[in-house]
Amino acid sequence: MKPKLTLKQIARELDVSVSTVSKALRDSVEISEETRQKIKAFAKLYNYKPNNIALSLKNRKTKTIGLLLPEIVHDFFATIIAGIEEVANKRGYNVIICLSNNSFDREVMNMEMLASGSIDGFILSVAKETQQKEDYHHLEEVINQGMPVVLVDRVVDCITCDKVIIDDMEGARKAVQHLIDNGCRKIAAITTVDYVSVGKLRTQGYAKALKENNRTVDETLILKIEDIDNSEQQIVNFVRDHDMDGIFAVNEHFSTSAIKGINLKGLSVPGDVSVISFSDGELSKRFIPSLSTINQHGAEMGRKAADLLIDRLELPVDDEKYQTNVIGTSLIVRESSSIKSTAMF
Amino acid sequence: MKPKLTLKQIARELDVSVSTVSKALRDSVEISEETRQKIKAFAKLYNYKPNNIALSLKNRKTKTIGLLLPEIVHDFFATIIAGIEEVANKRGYNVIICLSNNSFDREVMNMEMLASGSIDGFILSVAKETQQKEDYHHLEEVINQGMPVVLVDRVVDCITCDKVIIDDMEGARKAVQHLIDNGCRKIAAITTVDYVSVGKLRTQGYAKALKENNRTVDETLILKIEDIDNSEQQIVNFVRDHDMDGIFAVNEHFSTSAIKGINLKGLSVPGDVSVISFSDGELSKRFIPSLSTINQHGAEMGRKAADLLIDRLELPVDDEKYQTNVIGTSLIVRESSSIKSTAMF
DNA sequence: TTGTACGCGTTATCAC
DNA sequence: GTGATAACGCGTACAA
Repeated sequence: MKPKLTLKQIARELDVSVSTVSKALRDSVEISEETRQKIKAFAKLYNYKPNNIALSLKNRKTKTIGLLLPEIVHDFFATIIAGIEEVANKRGYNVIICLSNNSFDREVMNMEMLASGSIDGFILSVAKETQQKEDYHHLEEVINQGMPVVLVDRVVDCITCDKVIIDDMEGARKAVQHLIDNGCRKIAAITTVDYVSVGKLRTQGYAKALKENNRTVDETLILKIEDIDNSEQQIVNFVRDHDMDGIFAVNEHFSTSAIKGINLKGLSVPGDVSVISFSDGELSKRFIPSLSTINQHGAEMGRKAADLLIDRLELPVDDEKYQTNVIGTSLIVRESSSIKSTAMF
Repeated sequence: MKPKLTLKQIARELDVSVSTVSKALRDSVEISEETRQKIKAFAKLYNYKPNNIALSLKNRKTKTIGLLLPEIVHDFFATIIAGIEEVANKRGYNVIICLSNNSFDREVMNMEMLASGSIDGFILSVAKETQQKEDYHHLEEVINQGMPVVLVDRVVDCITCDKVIIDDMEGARKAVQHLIDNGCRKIAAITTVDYVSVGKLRTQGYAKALKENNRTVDETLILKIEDIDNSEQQIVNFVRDHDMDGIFAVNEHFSTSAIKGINLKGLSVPGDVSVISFSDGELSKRFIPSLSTINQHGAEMGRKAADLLIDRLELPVDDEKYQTNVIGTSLIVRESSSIKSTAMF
């Protein structure tokens, strides 16, 4: 076990000064060809690697991005991470991940921890509880400190910084329009409570599509879920108690619960009821029937967020203009919403 | 924008020396009550936080764990991360996550990067390509350097370090025994190529269960998948071309593809064919029919791995005894393998 | 061509 | 009770 080589040790070993070693390794012309070769050979032989921490301290840059997410066992967030990691790695950055578990306190704690020098900038998606409390002082603090922040997906309007979002309203509209095009007449929405920003927007998109087609919005056909853990029974009951031929759900989980409810009711998908949802994860592809979805392009969101952040970190302080990047969604039609009208002919 | 307070600035501001400030903030008795209060008040007011990087350099400890995984868009790994993060956070550690994407080169690169001072220890699950090449010099190097490593799930026998695994063979045996108990007579296995350590072990467990019940192992009923991306068609064909009444799959994805194949064949699950698989993820719970599985307890594996690593980091170098922790699996019976014999009565 | 001195932010040690 | 100094590992401006 060799405890890690430093410049000082190389210097001592080769009987030169530390700075000579440093310069030689960085190919400085100040150093004679001979000593340079000797030092480089030695360094290579013993596999010298400069200490990142020392470099961070010296350069006042950690080359590390802090990522703070509400959860991770969720294809969408996992995809975002993969996207961020891809770009970060390519551009020479590491990624520290922290999970808030949707808790406000943990979000604040983690931010403080990371903000104390561990990272150069933040990418974060705010916790549900934070959105509910509407308390964003920890974000403001970090930003005031001069640390760049990029908000992803679950953003906060009143915070001024770069953002990467998808057009939730438009995505939802598109989904519901698809159901309408397929001949659905009574379309239900299974969504989240309004304080979840993306949930609210998707509910609005649902209403928008109906209005654009001169349909009335029937509030009894909108189910707003508070807690995903106990959502299944609620959804099954909701489906059982209401008449509908189309369902728009804000995520895959709600969709599958809805399909379960429909089956229990003795109806079938897509024969009797068409279903479409947000979040194109593994579940959608594998489910039988496979689920039609609105793809959120998580990887692209992640890549964009990382690029935005690193640009701001590395590019000269060109301007204070903050970007809000809207990543497009795409409609993916699968079995759960195949066209009704074809059955009629 | 206030650019981050340091001891030096506080010292200058309050007209005392840096060391006085440092001591005061750490409640040293050497400092008079008066100055101590004054300094602490000032620090609090301007929200002073010691710089982590400087502390890391001084203490030669980063309080950070490096986590290197083959992939992340996968419930099992996501669960492991959640478990690690939980413990790390509780014990005051951060987690840097890197993804190898199952590539040997990226694994080596990432390890070198992190090993250069960024972290105190590693938790890793080796890439598929690495297992194929059987080249583990990067692991040995890091370990020789004196950095603790904990291998998780996809471990390497010939490397000496702490490990957290599940008893893949026993889990598989249990799964197949369950099918046998349910009255299955022709049980197929859908698994991975043998160089994937866990795949091989599960295949062995499958064979073991059959032998224990005096069944012969029919090699034609074993499908070994190389590449998961193109697995669906292979599996569907396999199911179509062979007669079977039970299927053991090494992961959820293979299971769902198998069920698709069975349906296409005009048969039903579990009526005609029972199905069980490894990995109790979201897919298993939501699928219709819900999938019977062998739960791998990813969160527990993560927690255990983190505890092992941090113990080794913090506890006195008690011994060089390395632990291999075996996390138990549990059989979760759901719809896809409900008992056949009941249907007979 | 090489070496010395300094600073990044912190703490421990020792002198005052 | 307070402050100066050294050290963690590195890079660089400046001196030799």
